[in-house]
Amino acid sequence: MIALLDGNNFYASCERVFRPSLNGRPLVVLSNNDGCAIARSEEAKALGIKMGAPYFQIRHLEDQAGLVALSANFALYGDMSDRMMSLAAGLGHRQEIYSIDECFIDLAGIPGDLALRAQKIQARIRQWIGIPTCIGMAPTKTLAKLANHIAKSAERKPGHYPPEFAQVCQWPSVHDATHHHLLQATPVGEVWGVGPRLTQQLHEAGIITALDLSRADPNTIQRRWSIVLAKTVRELNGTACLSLDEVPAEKQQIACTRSFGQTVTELSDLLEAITEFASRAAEKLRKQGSQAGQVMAFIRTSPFRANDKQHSAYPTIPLPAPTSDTAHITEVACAIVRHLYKKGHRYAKAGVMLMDLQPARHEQMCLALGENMPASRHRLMTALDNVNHRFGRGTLHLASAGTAGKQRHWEMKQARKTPGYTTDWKALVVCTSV
DNA sequence: TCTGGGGTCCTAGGACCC
DNA sequence: TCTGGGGTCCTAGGACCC
Repeated sequence: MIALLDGNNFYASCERVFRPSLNGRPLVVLSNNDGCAIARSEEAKALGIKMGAPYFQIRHLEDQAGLVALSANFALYGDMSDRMMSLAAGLGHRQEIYSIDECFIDLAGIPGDLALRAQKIQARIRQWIGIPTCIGMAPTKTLAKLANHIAKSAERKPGHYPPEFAQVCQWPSVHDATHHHLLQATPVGEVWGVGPRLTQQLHEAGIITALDLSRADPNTIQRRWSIVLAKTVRELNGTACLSLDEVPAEKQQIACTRSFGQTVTELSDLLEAITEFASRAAEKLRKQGSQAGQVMAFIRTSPFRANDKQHSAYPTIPLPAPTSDTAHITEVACAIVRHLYKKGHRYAKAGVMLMDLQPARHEQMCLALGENMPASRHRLMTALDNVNHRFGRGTLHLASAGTAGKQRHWEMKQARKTPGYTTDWKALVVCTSV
């Protein structure tokens, strides 16, 4: 048996923990640059705000319906996630942290009433962290996802699913008539791994509900679509094809890309931004203990500005030898951008991606023709990371990322960011009345 | 005026090898 | 007239996830 636990409307719920006045009000959390809604409270969903809705299209609801829109505070959400995950781990023996707000937990060998146990963990997370959660439990990951979906939907839309499945849904056994009913009541597009394109194709093939998909022949599905979808079919029938991964796999690529707060036309601004992105990417790379064999950098105009001249390109440059040296990676990324830059374009976004990642070897045997990263550079990078970890990101940086006092035209907008209540000493909540 | 940022896996087809 | 068979590796593109 596998459980899937996730935080309801996670980012919105995190904000509400520290501002209870937001309870009961329509609330959205915006993406970087305050661009679009990436989390919505139930009240915001009820207003018809879709996932990814551009802020400028929903802004009028602030006056009309009391909508509150906040800038994303990812440091806060990450910290709240850590706290939630450590409590969730108490549900079973092994935990896979699947995303910032979701984890799978292996319940094999756990005795007693699992639904009761899940309710206790849920109550503890609610009381200690302040986050409401839903838990689905089933024999496979795909069914656990589905059970979780039902736990959420049964709470939100009573009548569609049996009310006893609200918040905690333990998947009924295959022999139970409810099993059949739940699959039939679920549109195929709600199944994990079935996106908009597959939904359309499956509809054309007469597969409308999760029940239809579960009854399809996996071999036929594999021939017509893919092995991925065939596994989904088997998982819907209780045959586990996806394992629980306790240790997250090493990343195969590491990226840092951003839209600008306002469009940028000058090369100097682009180079500043690219320096910053390359430095961040290199920092993530070292944190994973890897080196990159290739660097990709890009700049692009906004496809939404129909009247602007459009330009974008994404070239990749192989490095003579793998490295995790910020200066080296930045140099390559800047060279790419100098080459790409065309005067007279309004650039809206840029980024750096590191690829062909491999484990860093500090004592590298020097047979390669290219120059390896010498030990002194490793020490320099370690010192850089230590200083920035202790005194805050950007304390030590390359001069080409811009100097103090110089205005960064490209910096992203975050007009409505809440304090780092749990991540910044100066922002700790202070109790003023005893 | 204003539209995010990160990832993964699979497949088909071409280049190349013996 | 008639021109093999079996591999591997790489890349681009498409689909999915949160």
